[in-house]
Amino acid sequence: MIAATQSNHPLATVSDPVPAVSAMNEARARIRLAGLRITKPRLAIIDALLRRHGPSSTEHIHQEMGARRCDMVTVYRCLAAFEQLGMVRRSYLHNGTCLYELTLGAAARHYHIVCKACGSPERVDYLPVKGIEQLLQDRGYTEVSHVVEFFGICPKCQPATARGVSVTVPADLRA
Amino acid sequence: MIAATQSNHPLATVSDPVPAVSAMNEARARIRLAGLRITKPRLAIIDALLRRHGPSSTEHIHQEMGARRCDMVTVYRCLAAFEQLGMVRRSYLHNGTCLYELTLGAAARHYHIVCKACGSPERVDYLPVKGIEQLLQDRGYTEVSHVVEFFGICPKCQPATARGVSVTVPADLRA
DNA sequence: CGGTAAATTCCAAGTCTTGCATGATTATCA
DNA sequence: TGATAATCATGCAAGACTTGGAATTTACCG
Ligand SMILES: [Mn+2]
Ligand SMILES: [Mn+2]
Ligand SMILES: [Zn+2]
Ligand SMILES: [Zn+2]
Repeated sequence: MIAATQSNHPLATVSDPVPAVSAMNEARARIRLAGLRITKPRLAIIDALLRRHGPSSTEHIHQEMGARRCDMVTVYRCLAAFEQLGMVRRSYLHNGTCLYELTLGAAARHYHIVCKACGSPERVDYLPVKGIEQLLQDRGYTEVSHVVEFFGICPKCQPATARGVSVTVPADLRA
Repeated sequence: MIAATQSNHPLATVSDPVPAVSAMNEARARIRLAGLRITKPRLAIIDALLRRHGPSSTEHIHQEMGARRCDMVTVYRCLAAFEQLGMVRRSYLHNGTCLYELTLGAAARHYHIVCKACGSPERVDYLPVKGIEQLLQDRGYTEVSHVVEFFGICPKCQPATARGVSVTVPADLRA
């Protein structure tokens, strides 16, 4: 999609449970297992994702790479490769751009609601799509996957005049 | 998103139940009701969507407009306006580009599975997301909406060697 | 039939994707 | 282990898709 542009969304990110160094080892193992190569950009990208703790834009990942920064094209291609390996999942912003999130460890599958105003993602635990993919395979489809995404205006972004009392966001939900 | 490019997906489209002329009247009514203006490009775009009977790319819509063709930018903006009015809904291809589909009449909400290879969309009747939006509103979100999209390789696009017998696509499912 | 606000057009910038040549990583073998 | 070759990954450049702004045109209301 894609080119939903000119949108520098400030992305709020919250804490993440993954141990860190073991996550890195798992990532390396998965890459090797798929017959892919361990390269400096790939390690740097995974490292950046680990440090960012949550859905991140390519722009932010690129910045987080610091001195180990590589070409943007490489970021896109690595993320696409990681997605195929199931190491990364993406959320879609309302304008079509994407955020990328590591899915290492035994993290439960979950979805997100993304604010249409500020772009910040919040976790949504909701697993209703199971079984549908099997149904589609019965229809003759292969390599079936799916995307579920919620959009809305988050409490912080709502005009203060609209509702006197703003609902506080449950902080125990990590994006 | 997106700029997933260089992909001229041949889009299979199937039959559509909407009466045609009444759909056009409903469209005009909805536009006026929203305080928007009835313009030649908007009518031509709706007409094109009606003739195409299903999820269509901006490229195809533009071509279908024939002599009444307008600037591509106008196509994008009209579709965005229609989407906000709830007259149009979009499907996302796996590469991030979009298909646009009219939602007039009492058409039931449904989703699509889009082939990652040829981009053809097929209808998926599946309504599990009800209630979740309400839950998110309770969290403090407003203007809540969602996207559900399935991806896969359709039977036609699978390497003939893989499976000797190819499953025929149920033709009674309109995209 | 004007007057006013909105929509369209043209232009340009930003984002994402793809092709091709170059460079790096891994497997193989001495 | 150390060198070589095959293969994959990266960077650069070109192209496609989408969005924003300013000026012009159009629709709608008296
Ligand atoms: Mn998450
Ligand atoms: Mn449909
Ligand atoms: Zn927000
Ligand atoms: Zn296909």
